[in-house]
Amino acid sequence: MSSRRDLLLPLYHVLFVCHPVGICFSTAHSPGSNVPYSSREGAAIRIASWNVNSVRARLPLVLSWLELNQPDVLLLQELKGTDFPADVFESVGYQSAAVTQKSYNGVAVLSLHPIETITTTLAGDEQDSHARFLEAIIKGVRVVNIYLPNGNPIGTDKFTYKLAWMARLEAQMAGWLATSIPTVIGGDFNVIPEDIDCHKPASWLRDALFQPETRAAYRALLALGYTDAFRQLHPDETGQFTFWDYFRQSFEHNRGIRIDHFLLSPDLASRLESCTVDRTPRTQERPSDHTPIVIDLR
DNA sequence: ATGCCTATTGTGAATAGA
Repeated sequence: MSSRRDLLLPLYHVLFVCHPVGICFSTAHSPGSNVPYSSREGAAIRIASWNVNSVRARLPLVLSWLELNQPDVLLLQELKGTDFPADVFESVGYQSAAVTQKSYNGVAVLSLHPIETITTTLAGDEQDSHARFLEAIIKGVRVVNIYLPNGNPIGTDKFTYKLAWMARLEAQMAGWLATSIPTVIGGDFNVIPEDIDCHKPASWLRDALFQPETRAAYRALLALGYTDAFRQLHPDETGQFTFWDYFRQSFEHNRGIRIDHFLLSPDLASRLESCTVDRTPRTQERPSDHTPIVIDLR
């Protein structure tokens, strides 16, 4: 059987130019070219999230991962540049929306299905120009992609910004629960929720991702009524990380942290079938320091 | 291990990441 990857290789260098500080939309010409697995018919939907640490540097890995896993929706974080290769994703059946900025941040949503509505800013701070938020409606589900601020080092305005961003997110998430639209928030939360979500808690004690305020703010999101998809299905499992430092052979020793999450509104939590971390891309050449997390909803 | 790598910008070395 012929490989679609062979067709794609010549396209790797092609980049779609977006507005410098803007938003980029595209519609796939042939949305049926990637046919979802027959086991995922009807209302079933597979959503994945992956901090790629530069979409340009990771394009080959993302394309091969898409071909193998065929998610209905893929959320990308840390695009790291104004150019977004929408045409390349279009050529493999994914329409997209991206919010980008120079050098840093950047989030995008790829979808096999129509992306119905879009919001690109998190309410609560008109001065905030970071490209960290993207809200879409896909197949009747509100799909929110976030790249939550890192916040290091603690004791600086970066940490203040992180906590303020989390408070704004909490307000937004409370509002979504008051609507009739099932909602999933996925992405790089930059939060280590509990001790079991890192290899060695002691080594993260002074880190913004593990501060008591950070963890309390994350628990406040759950207290609204949202469910951490991974923990719902794997309440006591250790060693399931989504990020490993590039240095000190962190991945080889599985010294990582679980910071990429999916939070589900109650109506989606009851539809959750699986939530897995796919470590394969982290084993490949020139990987991101994060690896994808995938949920299947009935 | 307070940056051991990686990436962007831009063509040096600084900044950011987590």
